[in-house]
Amino acid sequence: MCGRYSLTSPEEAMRRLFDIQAGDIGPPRYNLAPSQLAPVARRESADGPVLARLMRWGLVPGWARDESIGQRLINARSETAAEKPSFRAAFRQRRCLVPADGFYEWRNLGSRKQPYWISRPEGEPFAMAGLWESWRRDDGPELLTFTILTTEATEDLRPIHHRMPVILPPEAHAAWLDQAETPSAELFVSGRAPELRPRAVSTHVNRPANDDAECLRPLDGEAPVAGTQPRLL
DNA sequence: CCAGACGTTGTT
DNA sequence: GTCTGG
DNA sequence: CCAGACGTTGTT
DNA sequence: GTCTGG
Repeated sequence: MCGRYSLTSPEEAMRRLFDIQAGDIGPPRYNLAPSQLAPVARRESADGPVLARLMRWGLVPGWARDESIGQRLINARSETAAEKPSFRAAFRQRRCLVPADGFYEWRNLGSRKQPYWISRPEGEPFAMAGLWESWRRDDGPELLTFTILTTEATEDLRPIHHRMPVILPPEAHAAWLDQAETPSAELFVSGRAPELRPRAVSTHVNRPANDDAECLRPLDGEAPVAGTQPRLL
């Protein structure tokens, strides 16, 4: 699945990859956790520009009576999201790209859990497939939320975990964002994802308050990955 | 008809 | 064990 | 996803 | 909102 990720790439690289024309990307993040604000990229109209917007991780469906359901809707199974009451409206009308440059998975070793940071070999950013929603109670403020689609893990990652986020190669971004077309199930096949490499990291990442570069540091003394350096201020 | 759920993950 | 908060 | 709380009373 | 269960 995907319950924690990183987003530390230079802002310019992200704007280029996602064709983001405007909007807030926020600061670099090493340890993005559910319930927090994160940037997502989406079109507001069919032929409009791609805009970035900070939204809360954990989707709150339009019909929800209160926002607490979002705590549990941080992922949506790509195999069933088109039909599920919680996701189908967003699946039809509100698809988005969730920028990341790595995600975390915990390998269950019985007596302990070993976290891994999974990223591109050179640390390039990539797009996770997401859905977003706008929710409000009565005359309350608008709450924007999103969820990340999951799929079966690739063979490479299977030893760590059997699910992973749907990662869209650049040539699939437009198809996913085009709400006029029904997205093809082909998009969700993890085999289409760009090459990913898991690196064991310390349990420093376990604590959401630890939002720093230590989260990404390989345990085995491997050299830091190029391209993942924090953005210059 | 109304009431109540609506989800994922992992583990058993 | 289970829920909430991050 | 993991971490951390999980309760009441009365008093300040 | 929409579907399922009673």
